[in-house]
Amino acid sequence: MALDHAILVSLLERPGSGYELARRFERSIGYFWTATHQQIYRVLGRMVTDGLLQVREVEQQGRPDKKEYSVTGPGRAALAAWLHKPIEPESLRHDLAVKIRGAAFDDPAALIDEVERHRQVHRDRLAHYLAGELRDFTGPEAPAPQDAGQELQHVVLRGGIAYERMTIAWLDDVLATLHRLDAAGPGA
Amino acid sequence: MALDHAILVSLLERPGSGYELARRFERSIGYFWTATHQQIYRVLGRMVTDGLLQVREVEQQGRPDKKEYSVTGPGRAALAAWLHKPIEPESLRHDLAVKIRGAAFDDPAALIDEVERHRQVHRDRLAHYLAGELRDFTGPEAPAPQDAGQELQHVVLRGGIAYERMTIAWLDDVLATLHRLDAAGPGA
DNA sequence: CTTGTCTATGCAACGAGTTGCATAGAAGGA
DNA sequence: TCCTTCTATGCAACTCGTTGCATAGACAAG
Repeated sequence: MALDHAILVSLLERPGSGYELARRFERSIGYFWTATHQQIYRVLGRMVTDGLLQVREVEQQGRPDKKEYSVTGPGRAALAAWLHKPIEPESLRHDLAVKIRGAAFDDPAALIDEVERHRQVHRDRLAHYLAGELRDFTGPEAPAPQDAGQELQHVVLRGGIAYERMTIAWLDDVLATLHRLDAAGPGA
Repeated sequence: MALDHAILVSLLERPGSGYELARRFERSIGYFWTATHQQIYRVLGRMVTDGLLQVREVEQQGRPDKKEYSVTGPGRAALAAWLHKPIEPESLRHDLAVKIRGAAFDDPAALIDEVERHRQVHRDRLAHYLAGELRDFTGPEAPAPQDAGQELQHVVLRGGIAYERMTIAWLDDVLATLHRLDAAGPGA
């Protein structure tokens, strides 16, 4: 149930509505977690029922009213309890790797376009992360590092950057391999 | 439904029982996909019903009999269809990153043990992958590269190795950050 | 001869996550 | 005026994945 905890962290960093959370999950939190708005709304409701969050109706001009969620004492305690409990190291689930091994039973060259498309997506993500790093952490306009939260957000972002760089390099390796197999002759 | 396709690829590489598949998913296939035996048995049953797989009862000595699954023509066709259909690039789901950002609202130093434990797991995985690479691909006993399947398995393994190396380096970065925050003073 | 371990298969219940659909206020453009 | 877009929330149905439990053959150790 890590979505609960991701929501707690995000709301501690800044209270917000379900809609705002959904947008954060497409951005900064999305570096390491994803969720659709439907899932977020459902979990928010359950967490309010469980007393981990509180809601406040906020009237807005120029747009529909919203419900602003924030973390309660018990919510904070639940997060702390989770932080102190060991978790299992992640296991990968990489569809593209399944495809690459599967290409042995089809035409490997047919995968080249797909792999190049994925590489482009990862290039875009890397550029997006680097722009965010410059804006929020390392650029001339960035605030001086003062609190732990900022340092920790930065180190997580560096993880996202490292992941994208590694992935791009690996996809280059994959492409080289596919081209080599293609040159060696289909069916060889 | 990528588990279906992972099973198709694994059974094309070598037919086997549900139990054997489960063990492969803890090993080589587990480099990029995971599944429990319960899930595997359920999916195997459905795939036989759908005509993608066929079963053969195999009597064994010294151990219980097993059901050996292999891929049918329609199964191969289903895999080919999936290979030619674009898939969405992966999104990360990294619990530990959630914890790291969450540490800002608790004691960052309390995370050090947890992060070190994860780093050790990734070191072990890396060692295991490197040993496998030496055994199957780059060592003196390894068979000479001849078919595409071998090359493709190798490039996927290189991806796993790159992922573990990147993760270990990032966790070192995380540890340095946590130690720095701890030295700067808790609550600072 | 009981206990434990490894091989081997499976059900039932639950929780997590996705997909499709539906509603509605506010703004801007055709 | 209608259409689209953005903000904002939510239900219903379904699939995917995990957890707990159960069974059973073969072997080895105590």
